[in-house]
Amino acid sequence: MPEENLLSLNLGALSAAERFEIIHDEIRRRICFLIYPPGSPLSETALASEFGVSRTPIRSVLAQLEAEGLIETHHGAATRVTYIEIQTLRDEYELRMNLAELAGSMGLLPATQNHISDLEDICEELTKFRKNPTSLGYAQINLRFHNVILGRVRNPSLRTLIDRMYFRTSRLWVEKIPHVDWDNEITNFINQVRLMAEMFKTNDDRGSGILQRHIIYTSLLRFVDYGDEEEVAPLKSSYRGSQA
Amino acid sequence: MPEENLLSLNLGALSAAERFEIIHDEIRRRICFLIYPPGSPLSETALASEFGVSRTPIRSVLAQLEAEGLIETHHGAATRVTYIEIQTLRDEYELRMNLAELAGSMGLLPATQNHISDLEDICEELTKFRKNPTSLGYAQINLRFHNVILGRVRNPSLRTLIDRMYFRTSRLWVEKIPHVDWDNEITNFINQVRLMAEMFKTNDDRGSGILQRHIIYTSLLRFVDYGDEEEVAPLKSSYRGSQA
DNA sequence: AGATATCGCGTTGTACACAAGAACGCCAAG
DNA sequence: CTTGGCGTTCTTGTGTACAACGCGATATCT
Repeated sequence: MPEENLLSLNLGALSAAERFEIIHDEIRRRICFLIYPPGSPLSETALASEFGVSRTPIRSVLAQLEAEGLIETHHGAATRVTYIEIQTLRDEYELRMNLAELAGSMGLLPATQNHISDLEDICEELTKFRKNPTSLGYAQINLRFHNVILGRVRNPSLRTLIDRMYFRTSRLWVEKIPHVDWDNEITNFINQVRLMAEMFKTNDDRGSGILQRHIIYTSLLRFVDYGDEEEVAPLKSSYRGSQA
Repeated sequence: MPEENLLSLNLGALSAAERFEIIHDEIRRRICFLIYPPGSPLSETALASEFGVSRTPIRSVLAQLEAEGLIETHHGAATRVTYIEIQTLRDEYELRMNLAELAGSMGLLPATQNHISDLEDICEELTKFRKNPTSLGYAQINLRFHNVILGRVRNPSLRTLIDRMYFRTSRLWVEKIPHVDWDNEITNFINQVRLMAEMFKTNDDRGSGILQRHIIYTSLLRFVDYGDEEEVAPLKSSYRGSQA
């Protein structure tokens, strides 16, 4: 259990901000990976005792997560992980797609060897992953890919926005994964990652952005194909790049 | 003093979330209008007694404002309103410009008569304002204009992002205003608002977005013309609209 | 039996006392 | 006079008890 590690780490003379970040990221991770699925209750006292702190810092973390739209608190009633309506989901995916393209258009940080080998690692892991695919494992790989992309976004504020939006929506398709054709899914993803690596090598920023836009679109399609709603109008492409 | 009103309102049986929003918006307003200029200290106990609550809800508001990038807290040292470096400022303006254009491209809510008369009100106020211009008054009118534009952004998440980014940067040019040629400034702004009203009437969403992008660019120019840094490279236009 | 009121329990929000930490002033040494 | 160390005093972070509130079970009335 990773909780024990966290507990001991927290006691180990960390600053308040570091503790906050660790607890925040851990709870966010659990929400993202559906360890806390939508609608499940979060007890402040339980989290407090688990992380070895009082309710106060936990409450501060939960307030932040509420501001990020991941949980909802009601006085007297339990704090719960948020659901999201299909319309909101489409809106947020549309925005994520446009932000991805925008990030490419505004210019990326130069691709380093680290970035490229990270992508190759992901490809390799995906290949091994094919033999024993799980929802959680796939979500973890997806997060790794997201972080690699995120690391190249030049504009700091945009980087934060893209990260926030990722966590607002990413947790939702994880529960759709059981209905997905694994072989097809993994093959597509590998191809996309390989293409992204090529674009990294050639520093094609706008191309990377447009590809990332398409990858997010692919993610959205899971809801269209297998989702609760059968009919989803294709999102119009808001921007068409026309510069060199 | 508006503080007295707030105090009595707070006691008046409001829910926790409402109190939070009132206090948050009030402190944010003071930061935005330079009542709390960058670098000035914020005392939790002072704010607590002013709003008639304990430190706990104040701390929750300040944590939110810190997440929004408006203040900085350090253990032991005073909480202070953040400064912003010129490079960060340029990055955030560039992002704001692109988000404005994006909002138009993604489609606006239909313009109502309310929107248009709001803009006409702003024009009228600007005309009267010409006789006795003040930094605070101009900042207030600018905020009103921002809110009118914001009200037409269709995508809820994008609306929130644009609002956040506005408050991150808007407070900074207010202190530059004393060096501005008022007559020229107001004339330009009136023309821009009138043109925006025309675009509202004809429901030219993309046009509105591009105009808003230009308005933000105009705001950025204040730093270039009168700012600390004499040389600022013109921001490249990331997107060029090419659709109908 | 069904519906409704009421009480108990658990939860979140608030207030306050205390701990941890940093800035400022003071004092002494060089 | 300058400078370095130190302590006071203020700040923010934490823990804890209590208040406000919602939900569910239970009992009672129709």
